[in-house]
Amino acid sequence: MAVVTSALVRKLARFMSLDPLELEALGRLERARRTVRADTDLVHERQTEHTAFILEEGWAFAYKMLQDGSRQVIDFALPGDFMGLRSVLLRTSDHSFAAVTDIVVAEISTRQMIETFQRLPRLGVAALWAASRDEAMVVEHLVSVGRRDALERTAHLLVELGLRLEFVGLGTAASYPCPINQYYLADALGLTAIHINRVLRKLREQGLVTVRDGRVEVHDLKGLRRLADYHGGYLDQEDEPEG
Amino acid sequence: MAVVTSALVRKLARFMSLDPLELEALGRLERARRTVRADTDLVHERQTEHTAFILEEGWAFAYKMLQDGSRQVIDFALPGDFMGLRSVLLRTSDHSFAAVTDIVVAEISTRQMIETFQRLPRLGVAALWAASRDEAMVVEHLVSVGRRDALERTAHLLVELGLRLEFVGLGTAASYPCPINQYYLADALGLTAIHINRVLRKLREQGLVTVRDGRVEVHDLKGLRRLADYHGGYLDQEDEPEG
DNA sequence: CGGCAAGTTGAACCGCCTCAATGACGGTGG
DNA sequence: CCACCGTCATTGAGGCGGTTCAACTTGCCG
Repeated sequence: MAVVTSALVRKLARFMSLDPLELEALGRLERARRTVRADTDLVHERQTEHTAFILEEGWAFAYKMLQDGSRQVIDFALPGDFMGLRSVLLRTSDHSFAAVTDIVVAEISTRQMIETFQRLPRLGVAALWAASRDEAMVVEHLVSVGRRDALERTAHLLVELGLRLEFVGLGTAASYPCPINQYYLADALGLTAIHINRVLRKLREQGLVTVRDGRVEVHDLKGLRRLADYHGGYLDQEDEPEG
Repeated sequence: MAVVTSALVRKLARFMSLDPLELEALGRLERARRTVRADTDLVHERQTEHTAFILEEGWAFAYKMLQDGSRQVIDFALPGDFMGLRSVLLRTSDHSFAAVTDIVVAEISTRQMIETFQRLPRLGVAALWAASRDEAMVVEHLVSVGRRDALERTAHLLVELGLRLEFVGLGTAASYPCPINQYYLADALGLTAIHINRVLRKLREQGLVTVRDGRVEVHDLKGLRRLADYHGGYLDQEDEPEG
């Protein structure tokens, strides 16, 4: 059997070492793959049946729509991320999930998850770790939207995405693919796409970062982190020097 | 032994029935009580030792400070709420906890928690339920700050607090004690205290709600919920009629 | 070539912030 | 008993960050 490590395995391996049994169980969780087209929903808000997903390939996002048609993006999911773990226990999912790009997900039933984590408790702990890391990101996101200005919060998101992608081996903090357009950025950061455009221009003019053609190129990581007041501790990974 | 049900027991009892063994275990978790004075920290950001707390009496809050001295309140904790569950698994706590009023907390060690939840898995599930409910509240908070205007997000918070207090028997959705001053409200909602003042005046003038002398009196719950676009599904309780 | 999605730019507006004062209240000490 | 605090609430005036509305551009795809 070929050694294909999924993004999830790469991520969890950074948290703890995985023995063959655990690797095999993860492989089984990730077996039931399914493709979802860009721009389509995986789970819709207030849906009652609860399955969770592991994102295998592509980018997705969690969001919530409001009365007036405006949208708040809660978080972006990258390969290796769980989606919908949070709402497995709640009776109704509190928000929706959709694909940014075409994506591949592994669907896991609640029953299957419980069975696996009961048999291999260390995997359960790892999943909890991943979940609390995700929640810490949402908290940081709230801090950004509540108390950082447009420039700072945009910088913050761009730094965070780079670190997360580096974590699963899909880019580096200084340069990574990013299929997120200015509308997504706006809805994530509580701004308008028009203003995001001006913000990105300013970040470019200040020699900090360029966002173009589906790529983010960071020219001055230190400067970008300083602007964002970025402290990556909540990602629970070895911090870069000059954190 | 007298039948004193803690707020935590009252809350969990709404989620699932608790047998005597479970009640006894909860009682033991809540035994090690400690008083903390208003305005003092329980856990400080980047602290590495991890204990969690159950809030027994009083109000507390989770927050994060920024470089420039501004503060973002992540959430308010009410009696019966866990505090710090989220960061037990992360290597460093990502934010601080402090008391709003004088509070009584029960301190629980990670070891004690693991032991209890292993012995009584249903309690573990209940704790997970509480944790995902808390996270859903943070998500809703993010939506408020990102996409609702000052009036809407203030209304949203006031409605939510009422329902949560009612949930643990400490008030009703229409009238409840609330020791939160305008500075706390401002830091929670991503606004300034000055603007909160004007917002509260407007809410009062519109006959929706009065916030005064440590109490919230809702005059028009329906109207307040409509303004806030409030859908309480994420609290996972029977929704009021006319949700 | 036409059409649509995404990006870019300008100008005017407005929600909320900043700065500055003033009022209401309870606590404390002289 | 009152003068003096400190904390919180309240109000006004002016300014700024981000929105809104309205083009126009660019690139891709059929």
